[in-house]
This record gives sequence, structure tokens and C-alpha cells, in this order.
Amino acid sequence: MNTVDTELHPAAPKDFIRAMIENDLNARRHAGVQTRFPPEPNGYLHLGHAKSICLNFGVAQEFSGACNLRFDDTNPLKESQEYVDSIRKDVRWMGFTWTNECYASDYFEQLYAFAEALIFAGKAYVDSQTMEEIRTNRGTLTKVGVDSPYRTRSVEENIALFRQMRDGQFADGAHVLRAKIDMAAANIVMRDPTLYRIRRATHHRTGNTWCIYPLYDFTHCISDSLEKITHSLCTLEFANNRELYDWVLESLNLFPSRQTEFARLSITRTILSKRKLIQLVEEKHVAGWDDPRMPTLSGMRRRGVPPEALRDFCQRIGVARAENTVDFSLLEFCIREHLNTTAPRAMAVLDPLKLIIENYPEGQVEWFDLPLTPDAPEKGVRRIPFSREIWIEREDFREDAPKKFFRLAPGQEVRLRCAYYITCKAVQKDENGNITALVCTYDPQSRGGGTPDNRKVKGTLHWVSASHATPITVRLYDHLFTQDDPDNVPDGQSFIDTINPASLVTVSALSDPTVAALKPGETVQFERLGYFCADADSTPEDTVFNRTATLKDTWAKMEKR
RNA sequence: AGGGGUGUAGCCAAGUUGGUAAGGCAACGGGUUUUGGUCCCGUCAUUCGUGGGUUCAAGUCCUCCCGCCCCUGCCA
Repeated sequence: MNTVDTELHPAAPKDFIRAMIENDLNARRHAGVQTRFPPEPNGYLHLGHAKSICLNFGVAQEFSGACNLRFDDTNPLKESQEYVDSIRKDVRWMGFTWTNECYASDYFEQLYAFAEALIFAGKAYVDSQTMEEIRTNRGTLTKVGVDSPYRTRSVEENIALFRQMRDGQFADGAHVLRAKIDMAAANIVMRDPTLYRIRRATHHRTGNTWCIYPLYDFTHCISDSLEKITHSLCTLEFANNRELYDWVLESLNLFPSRQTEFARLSITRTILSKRKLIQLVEEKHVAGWDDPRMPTLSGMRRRGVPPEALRDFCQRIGVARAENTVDFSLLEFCIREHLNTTAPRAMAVLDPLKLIIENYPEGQVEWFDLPLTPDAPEKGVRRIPFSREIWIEREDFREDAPKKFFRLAPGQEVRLRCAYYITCKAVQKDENGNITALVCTYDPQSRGGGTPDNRKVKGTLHWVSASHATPITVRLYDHLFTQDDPDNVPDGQSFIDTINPASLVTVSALSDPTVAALKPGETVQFERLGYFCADADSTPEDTVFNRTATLKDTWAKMEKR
């Protein structure tokens, strides 16, 4: 039922959910496992959903069960087909295939019938209080609620009213259908929860067929039950709703699906609230849901994050009931770990400094074969041109080199990766003292990057032949990081104000010709710079790269100290 | 007359019926390396929110206290 590479992803460790399911199976409480991933199509999927996807589909796979994709589309005001389409695409991209594609809206007729059944059983009534009255009469955390004056309506009156609600004979908000439970319940969810409201809105799937829509608490449990979901996994904030979930299914004598809650995912300095993500898109702080800086699945896909890395991440963070905030470095680690063995290498220079090899013949070009991935030589080679004038990274040269600086300095010999040893002989400057070029000599004996006398050099530089350089555009985008916890910003600030400005930097760069063959969506490692993914925005003249992940940089760390 | 959850290292997170604190990330040291990448080796909880108690033995059992999260939508 799935396409997950089990080689890369061994069985997940046993968390409390898997332990519970194993237990249920051993006790023969179920013949098999049936789960579901139930997003509301009111936004794009993000990393938090990835955790739920991996859990629900993963568990089904591990126990030879099935997992449905179900759209919880009961609020037409917020939902759209665009979101449905994006969710289907993102789940597939994550590497999972659903058993059935379901929609709560497909159950509207059945849901309505169950509502009438509740009325006939004397367990639901039509309330005609205003929204404010309902709120007031619900009581508070420490004060019990009071019964609605309409609570004692007869079954006949309730049925008549409810049918008129459906027929569109009342204005929005005039009445609601409520479960008759207990206005003094300690659990506020149980104080006669609203089951149906009148809402004249066009639904993206049912159009104007309905003017009443069921609410989550009534819909979700019944949907689970109709699909024979054995294990309904959801996040912790629904724990209070479990009592009502069970009440509805028991009252209607339906298949006893069971809800189990787990802690939602938080990642340091990362926005994972759908409300905030919608705000970023609507206020145009980003180009769209798939902006490469977005922590959405579509954004990360565009940034070059492989789905394998996300699955690995979800497995490593585990599943538990304690609130948690995972360090972003774990996600980066998972991305790097996957890309290290899969991404081809290329050389690029972000801030070019001209280097002239004075004893190299003018007009001569040599082609060197460099490994595509050094740790997997079988993956082949890339052909890189070398000539008299090349570009190196400006920060790879220091006139007054600190002691642990292994790179180029006056009089210093270093290696140009896979090409030659060079020695810096002179520094050219303009009238302002800015370095304009470096004059070097090369050792013809060191062709390929080694010498007959086995002379060692400490540094290896990356380079691009000046006459062959390919101009590219590089977006040094990161996640749209906030400076700290996005859900807890300083007084008087919006989380928007705390977005890291570094996530906006775009630079022009020069690359070796390897990138010319790259197609959008393909990721390379620009050696020592990081992983970069070719963007769909690219043109034949200008390839645009989004930074997928950085590399560890021990020199930068050391220098900072 | 509140209810429901939860606390194990900087961050995640395992810890069977009580038997002497897994693993990963991060960090730090060292080795290998034609990427200051990768890889390899090593260090990193005398203690599990706090105080009592039971026990030969407590992260696990009992109990007091404390912290944090969720719930008063006709959102999900």
C-alpha cells in the first residue's frame, strides 16, 4: 500500500501508540488496523502534518493495515478545492498511498440521518438562543452552565424545527442543533455541544445543496466509525473532545472507533501554525504557499528537501504525549544525511576573486574529471575546464592570515581542487586598496592535485574557470525563521516582526558547467557552500538555486571564537 | 464546582511485572580525508520537577507540593 523504502527506513521504534496497537491486536480487539489522515482543506500541509502522515500511514503499513486520506470539510467558509489538490499532491510526495479517499462531505446525508436519530432518542434538541446567550449560559471553567429554555422541547417540535433548518426556512444563526448532555459537566465540551449550525455558504464539493453543516465533534467520530477506523490518532488538544467522541458513537450504537492523542510537533524558530502561515501568504510576506522559505511540504519540496529526509526526521523525533520543541538542527541533519549520498557535487563561487596563473599558457584549456560524489566513485565523474584565469571565493584569501587559516595567503601554497598546486606571488589592488586580483604560479608536476614528491598542502580551494563560468542566481533562503519562539514574541510585536532578515538574501554567483545539465528540482552540493536545488523559476540564461541546507563549517565556528 | 494532560541531559526520547539510567541531535576532544564536508574513535545524567514514605533495592509503587500545556467557537 505504500512506496516507502524500507531499506532506508527500518521499522520505527516502538512508541506508546505502536505498543497500544500491538496490545490491541494481541488481545484480538480488532481483526486489523485501520487509520486515517484527516486534514481540513483550509491550507497547505506543513511539517506538523508530516508527523501525522508518517504516524498514520506508517502504523498502517507496519501492522499490515490500511490508511485513508479523509478531508474534514465541514466548514465551507474556509475550505477550497485548491487545498484539496495540494494535500493530495503532498501526501503522495511524502511517499504514501492512501487506501480510500474520503470526504466528510460525502457523509452529509448520513450525518443528517444520525442527527435525526439523536433527536428521536431525546438526545438532541434545537436551541433558539442567540450565540451570545449560548455562550453566557455555558458557564465558565469554574461555574456550571444553565439549561437553555428550549432544552425541553418535544421530539416532534425538534424534528419539525430541524427539518425546517435543513429546508432553509431560517436565517443563519437563528437555531442550532445541540446534544442534550449535561450543562453542569466539568468538561465544558460536554455542556450540550452544538452539532449543526445554519450556514449559507457554497461548499467546494456539495455546492449549495446544504445550508446546515455539521460540526467537527459530531462529524469526526461518525466519519471514523463509518470507515471502521480502529485507531483514530490526533493531537493532544483534542483530548477534551474524546468524551464527546465516545458519547456520540455510543448514543448511536456505532462502530467503536477509539481516539488516541499524541503531542503535536514544534520546531525551534519555525512557524507551524496554520493561522500564521495563512497570514504570511495573504499579507504577501512570501510569494505563496510553496515559497522556498515556507515550512510547508510544498515549500520544502521546492527548496530541495527530499521526502526521505522528512520521513527520517519524523521517525527520529518519536511520538509521545509530552509537549516538545525539536531543535531545527535535527531536521537539517536529516536533510544533509540524505543529500550527502545522493546529491552530485559542483563548484561555485558566491563572491568571486580573480586569480591569474602567470606561468600557465595563455589560451590553454584542460579538462579535469572530478567525482560526482566523492564517497561513491561509481556514480561517475563531471568534466571541469581549467584555464589561466579562474575565480576563487574572496574569503578563501587573506593577506594577513590567522594561524589556523589553511587557505590562500601571500607566499602560501594551496591546492586547487583536483587541478594544481598554486602559490600566491602577488596581490593586485585598486587605488582604494581593494584587492582586485591575485597573481599565482602553478606547479605543472601537481596535475590532478598531487605531486610526485608527495608534498602536502593544508588547503584545498574551490574554483571556476573564468572563461567557462556559468552565471547563476542563488537564494540564500532559510526557513522563514523567527528570532525565537514564534508563538511567544515580545510584547507589542507580531511574529512577522521577528522574521530573520537573513532569509531574504539573493546573490549572483558563478558556477562550473556542471549546473548546465541540471533540471528544476534537482539538488547539488556546491562544495563547502551547502546544498542547493534548481528552481522552476530558472530560465535558460539564469539558473536559480534555492539553498536546501548548509554544510557544517568548522572553520567558521572556530574563527568566531 | 473546575476538568483533562504532562514533567528523564542544551533538544528529542527509550526505560518490561521495582534489580542499579538505551539511542539520536547539539556540543566538545582526537584520527582519516584532494570539500575545514563525509567517515571513524572518544567525552557528555551518581540521577529522572520537589519533599516525604514503602522496600534489601524506586525513574518505576504510595503520598504532599511545584511547574508547564489544553478546554468557556454556531473553528478544526
